[in-house]
Amino acid sequence: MSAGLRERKKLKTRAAIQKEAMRLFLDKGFAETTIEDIAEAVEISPSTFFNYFPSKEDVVFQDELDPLILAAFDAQPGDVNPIARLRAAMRQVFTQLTPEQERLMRQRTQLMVSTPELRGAMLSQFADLVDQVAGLLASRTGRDARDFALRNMAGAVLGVLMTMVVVMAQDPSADMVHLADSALAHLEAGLPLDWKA
Amino acid sequence: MSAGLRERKKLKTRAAIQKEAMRLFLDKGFAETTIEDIAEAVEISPSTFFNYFPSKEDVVFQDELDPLILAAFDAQPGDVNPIARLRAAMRQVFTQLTPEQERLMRQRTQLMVSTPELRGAMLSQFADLVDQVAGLLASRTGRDARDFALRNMAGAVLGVLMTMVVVMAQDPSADMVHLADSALAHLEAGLPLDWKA
DNA sequence: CACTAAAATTAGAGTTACTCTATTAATCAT
DNA sequence: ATGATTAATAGAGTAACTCTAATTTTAGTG
Repeated sequence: MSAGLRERKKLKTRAAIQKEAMRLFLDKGFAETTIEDIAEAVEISPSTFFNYFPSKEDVVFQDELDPLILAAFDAQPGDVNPIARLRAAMRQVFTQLTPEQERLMRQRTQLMVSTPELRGAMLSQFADLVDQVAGLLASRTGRDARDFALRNMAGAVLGVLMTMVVVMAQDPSADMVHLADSALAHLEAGLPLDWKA
Repeated sequence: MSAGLRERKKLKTRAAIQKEAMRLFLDKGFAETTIEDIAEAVEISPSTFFNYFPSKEDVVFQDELDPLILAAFDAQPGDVNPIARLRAAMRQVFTQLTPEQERLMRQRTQLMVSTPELRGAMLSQFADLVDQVAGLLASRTGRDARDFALRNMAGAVLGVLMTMVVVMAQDPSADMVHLADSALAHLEAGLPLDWKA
């Protein structure tokens, strides 16, 4: 038994909320969609919504990609340069996305970038990511996770990746794998201003 | 006549709101301070508060530093590396602050770092600053502001500055000016892992 | 199957940040 | 002084939460 009925129902409800909410956000806009709208669409009470997500923003942000990338990063072999390692990890994860996952990801980034309230939340999440990336870098290099150089490097990496997300949101036809790869390569090369993407 | 009575009164009211609000935020906490509390302390109506600041967060964030940094950035001489130039601009502005300005900035930093709601807003502010810097740089070098290398570099700068804030959150006694300078210096040096801040 | 413990759902009331509109009061130019 | 701007305010409304207390649904046990 893959976890009781309760757990399965909860997962289904959670997924339904996320799906209907995204549909409404993209359709009517984030601010114009109320919790009541979402609750009605999912056929739950507004109270229940807050049992699953602490805030409206969290519906957009909770995704499963970050853990995947972090895991892939950790699984890379050898003493490779951290940036190169991250590059490999991202390539691995992105090329394995289902069309459905990729579509959802594009929708999310588009929403985040075009909605001020979400932009703030995205940047907040950034703090956590820096921690996680720095933590992984630390365990690999045998350093303290609070090491200044490590954290700073993690920050720069996430900075260029976030910028890439913004670029992607403005040009949905762009190849994300290639963009991410280019961004990290450029960073690795020391950010020269004369650079051919 | 340095602008009529009206203007002077407005400036005074604005300053009073900011002062009383900061006092209350530091005293009781950001979330625990209501608009009504602030209005009462300044002896204005809650409606008036929103005539001066569009949101509670803006009271903390509206400062005059960004224009100064941009101007200093623009005034830097020669063909210096953009990161070095930004670094110089920030250092120049920060070291020329009046004691009053510096105290306020420290209070702000402390608040931002200890208040989750404000962190997101602060990072947004950084993003805007870097965006502006990238734009300025673009017009200087005759490049498109959407130039890949330019944007990527702006992203890296944003990333290390935001990381600095995270570091500060864990060590509130740290010197923010020095941390920002170190972060940019490290980035400029190509993010070597063996680096002594 | 019946019964109970645990957990999920819900209703409802309350708080607060904000918005909008309309009214009153203060300042300015003449 | 007076009429025109502009600022301050009251008041009503919305929506995102929060908290509490009930009610329903599922799980486990005899």
